Amino acid sequence: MAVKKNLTIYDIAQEAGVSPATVSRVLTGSARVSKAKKERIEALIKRYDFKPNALARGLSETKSNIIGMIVADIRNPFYATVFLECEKVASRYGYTLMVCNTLGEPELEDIYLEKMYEQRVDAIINVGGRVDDLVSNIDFVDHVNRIANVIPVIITGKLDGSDCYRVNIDQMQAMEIVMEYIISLGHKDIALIGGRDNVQSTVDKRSRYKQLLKRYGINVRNEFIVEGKRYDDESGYECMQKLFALEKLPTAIIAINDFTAVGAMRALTERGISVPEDVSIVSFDNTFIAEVTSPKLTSVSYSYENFGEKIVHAALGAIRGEEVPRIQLIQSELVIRGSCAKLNIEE
Amino acid sequence: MAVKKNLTIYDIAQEAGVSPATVSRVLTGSARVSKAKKERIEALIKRYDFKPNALARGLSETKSNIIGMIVADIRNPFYATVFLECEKVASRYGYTLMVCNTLGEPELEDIYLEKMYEQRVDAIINVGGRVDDLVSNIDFVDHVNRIANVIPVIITGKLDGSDCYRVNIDQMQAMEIVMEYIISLGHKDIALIGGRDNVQSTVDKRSRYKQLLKRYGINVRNEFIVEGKRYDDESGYECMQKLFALEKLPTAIIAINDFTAVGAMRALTERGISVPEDVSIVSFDNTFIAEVTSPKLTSVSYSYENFGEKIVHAALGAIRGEEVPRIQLIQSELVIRGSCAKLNIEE
DNA sequence: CTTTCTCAAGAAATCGGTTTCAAGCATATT
DNA sequence: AATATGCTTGAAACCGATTTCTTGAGAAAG
Repeated sequence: MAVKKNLTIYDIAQEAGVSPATVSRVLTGSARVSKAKKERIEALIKRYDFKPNALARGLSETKSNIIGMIVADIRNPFYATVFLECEKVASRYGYTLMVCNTLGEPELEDIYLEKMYEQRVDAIINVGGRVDDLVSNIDFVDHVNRIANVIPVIITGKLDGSDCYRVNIDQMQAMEIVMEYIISLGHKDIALIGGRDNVQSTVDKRSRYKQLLKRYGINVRNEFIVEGKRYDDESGYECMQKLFALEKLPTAIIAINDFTAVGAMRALTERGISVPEDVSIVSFDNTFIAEVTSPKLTSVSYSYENFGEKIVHAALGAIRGEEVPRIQLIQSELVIRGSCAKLNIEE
Repeated sequence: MAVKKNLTIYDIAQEAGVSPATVSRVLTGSARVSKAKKERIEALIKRYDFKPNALARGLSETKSNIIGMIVADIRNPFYATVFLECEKVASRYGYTLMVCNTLGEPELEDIYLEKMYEQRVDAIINVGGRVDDLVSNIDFVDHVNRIANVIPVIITGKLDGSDCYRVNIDQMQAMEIVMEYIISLGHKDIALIGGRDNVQSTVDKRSRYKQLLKRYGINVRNEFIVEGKRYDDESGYECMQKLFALEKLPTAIIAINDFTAVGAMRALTERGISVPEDVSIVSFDNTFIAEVTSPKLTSVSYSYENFGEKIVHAALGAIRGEEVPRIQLIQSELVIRGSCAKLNIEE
């Protein structure tokens, strides 16, 4: 019953009394095979639970049916969700994903890029390596381009001068819906905490934040823009300490992501400041983190499904040699939960 | 500068004026090559940034250097962390991981198992598919065994009757340190919330929980053992509703995992019951979720590093045909944060 | 009844590596 | 000087599929 030996199409062919080529034809459906032989072969395939060796097939077709994915840290629910959505789409088309975590280390990212090329993956999706880094050096762009020359590379960042396909979140639009919501609640003292200067998405958000304040006739106060060291809850906590040092606290806080918001909330709770009664807080990414705080977090949601869909379709299109748009933007919407409130009139 | 064509060892060989065999020898280091030729070949490899085709190599060596990993849902930080740790170890040995999410769907798990076999992965790590399911049917065990006959399969569950290598968390010991801690704080009314009847790890925890209560001369109260529908925060929230229905609330709550604990905490906060002053709460897994609650959660930590290490080493050992222990247990330790307090004497 | 067309199916080349086998050359041994 | 020993190296087989090319049988056409 149990099959020990690794069967090949030669074994199947022999037992069916046909040539390996005929077995291959049945397997791929690439050409007609007489009904009798086809049935005989299919029966054997089923009986022995035969699966063609993907390495051999890949070598022959110069195609691995694997898509490589590089993320910063899969423990971060943002990346995990993007990955999951990509997997859903990819597997629908017969592709499997190979994942690597850079953990923010540039050397690892280089190594994994090489490894994926070596594995002859059919496409590489780079989410959150250095693809959104404003100071990423030319060497990296060169490296990526050398690979993008041979294998389609899809990135979710900017990476000036690269030959990659881009699927980006429209940070401007995302910030817009946040600001409009907060301002509609009557807030004027609005802080923007977290995020780093050299990250494109953060820079984009800050820039729109300032623009929108101006549009609504609100003064931009630089002390309300607090940079965070990382994108975790500790950073959020630290950012809040800087705000506490000011003589007057903002009435609303926009956090660069859910983690930062969580850290900020903890800092507030510790001081006995309650959310949303005293301070409103809103964030980006809408990961499940936003569900587990109390109150639950109002957060901007990118349609992850759509994100994964666009990314993988770009990859598949490029693999097939079709014309694929070089840049695609993902729109967001606000998921309103319990962390924001109308500003009290007492100011 | 940029290399468009896919180079092969034949190209390198030709340009170096040697045979492909010699290039291969340099590549694998499998045999001595004269210094002059070796240097010439290496120079060319570097110049053209040549990387041997892993598919061809894999076909020839009947070895893909890929390890397949099946998880339930990578968004769950428990799986994400296990995956990350496995990746760290695997990549140290030249392996890459291919990940698939079953999302709790048995059919997907079967499909992915097949796919991995087809890809000729060198080993399969199954974390949290049906491997810990007590009612998993015989078909599944058969399926796994058919594959385990050819490719080493490492599971983190029990799966009676399977030929897999097992690396398990010692649930008994984990529960022990939790109970000892809680009891040392003076608690006697201790609830155990969340988890499902058909999951081995949950059953193990419950069984030890009862044993330990008895050992400490505390009555087992069945209404304090609350089953959860899933392993998420909603389930934790729901479990708490059942406890609220009792006439007397327990003074300590053990949650089956961090998510469940978070849901429970939200339920408590809503009722104005404060943690840890009124109720202590402790959980399992020590994911980063435990860091983002206020107060931060006291949680049992499996050494994920050790876990990944043991899993991957089992895989590598089995691949090499070495003798590998069929079962290995992972010990836990308690990470004490702010969610538990000494029982007030007023009871 | 012969010629042409169609189509199933086998032989063999190919994908790009690794490895066995044997040859060839230089050095060591007696 | 003759034989034994040790290395480097190339030729060729092999891993397991796909695919092109070719053959041959049977059907259609004349």
